[in-house]
Amino acid sequence: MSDKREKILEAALKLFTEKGIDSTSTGSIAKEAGIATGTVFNYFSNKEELIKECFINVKKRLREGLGGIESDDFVEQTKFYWKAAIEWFLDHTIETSFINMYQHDPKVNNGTSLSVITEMSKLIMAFFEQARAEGILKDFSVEYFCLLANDSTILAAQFLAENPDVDKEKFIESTCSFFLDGVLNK
Amino acid sequence: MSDKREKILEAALKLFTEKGIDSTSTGSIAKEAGIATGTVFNYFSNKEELIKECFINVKKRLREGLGGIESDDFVEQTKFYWKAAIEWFLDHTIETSFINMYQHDPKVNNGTSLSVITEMSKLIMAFFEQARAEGILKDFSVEYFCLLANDSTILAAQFLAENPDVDKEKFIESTCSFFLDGVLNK
DNA sequence: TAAATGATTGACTAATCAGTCAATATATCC
DNA sequence: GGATATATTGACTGATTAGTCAATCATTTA
Repeated sequence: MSDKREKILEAALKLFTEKGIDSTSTGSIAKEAGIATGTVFNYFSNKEELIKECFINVKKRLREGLGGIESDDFVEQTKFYWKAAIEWFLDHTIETSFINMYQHDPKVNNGTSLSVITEMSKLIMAFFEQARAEGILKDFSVEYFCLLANDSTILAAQFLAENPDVDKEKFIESTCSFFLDGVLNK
Repeated sequence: MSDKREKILEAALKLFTEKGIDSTSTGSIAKEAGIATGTVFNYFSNKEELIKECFINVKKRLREGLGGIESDDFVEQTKFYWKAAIEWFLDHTIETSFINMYQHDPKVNNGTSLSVITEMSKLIMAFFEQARAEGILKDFSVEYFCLLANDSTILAAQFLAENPDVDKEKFIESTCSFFLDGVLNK
């Protein structure tokens, strides 16, 4: 019954990344989802909310895709996260493209999106925080390290997607090493 | 006479970053520039071309802001570029925001933007290429290093803008060190 | 000064948009 | 099976859009 909500979100995600958020009409979303225009507004009170819910939905799936903590060792765990993130981005190019778009949209109310972003970031941030407390990490803003890790993995995934001849496993390992060499103490 | 073209580009840049590219009407751009709607189409054949020219204009200014080569030493020159880039991003938040928006817009024809991007990238890329040939850099994709440098400096500038209490000079130096520690051989 | 060329204007058009709502279809309950 | 409740529909509205064009204004030339 209410898989219509999912259908709408799926259709919206697809069209948003194809045509841009503003240029995607609610009518075209309804058509793509195989329902009537009005039905969209039964599930979402307006277009803005639909966009926001779409983002929240994608972020939730990303968090699930990253998995939990698998190792006590900071370096090992970072390598694990690094690989999981890049592979999720590669396997979910539409979602990744939408995340990029949404986060760079000036109309986005940061207050609404932060609650979801930080829910994920909190885990990663605590992970980095602990490493710094143990003296493993350079004495620097943990928040910046998180942002850098996030940006670098998305960049690496984009690079891999555009250069399919590159050895994926080696590339992931190398980019992770660059990051670790940069942030590890000594 | 033809400073009208500049006025239009300036008005467009401002409104694009405030409201988003698609949500900015050509009428509002004309109003902001203090001219009539029709005049916009005397200088640009359509909205798409106006957007493209806006991006080309901003990219040109960024390249000019970075300056030339000041030192033979790779580390010194990287530090110089790093600082110049971050300071340009900080001093040109609107331009930076627009670059981010434009580059993540799915409707953008990458073929058109690449000619401008690579014109700048060529210089930087040759700079990295030489360093790798000299054995200073890790043996890895120079293109990735360029992209990483670009992303990292934008990220650092965004972080500085959002955290005004941070010591700017120290922060710039540190982030550059993270990058150098990551990419330098040994 | 008068004619010619070019720049500027803004009302206008045809198309598209988000969101509404009365009518219709489907599901639930007794 | 009949009655009530809920979900879905799509034609419709008022607002907005990119782009046009005949008329006006400014500048240059002869």
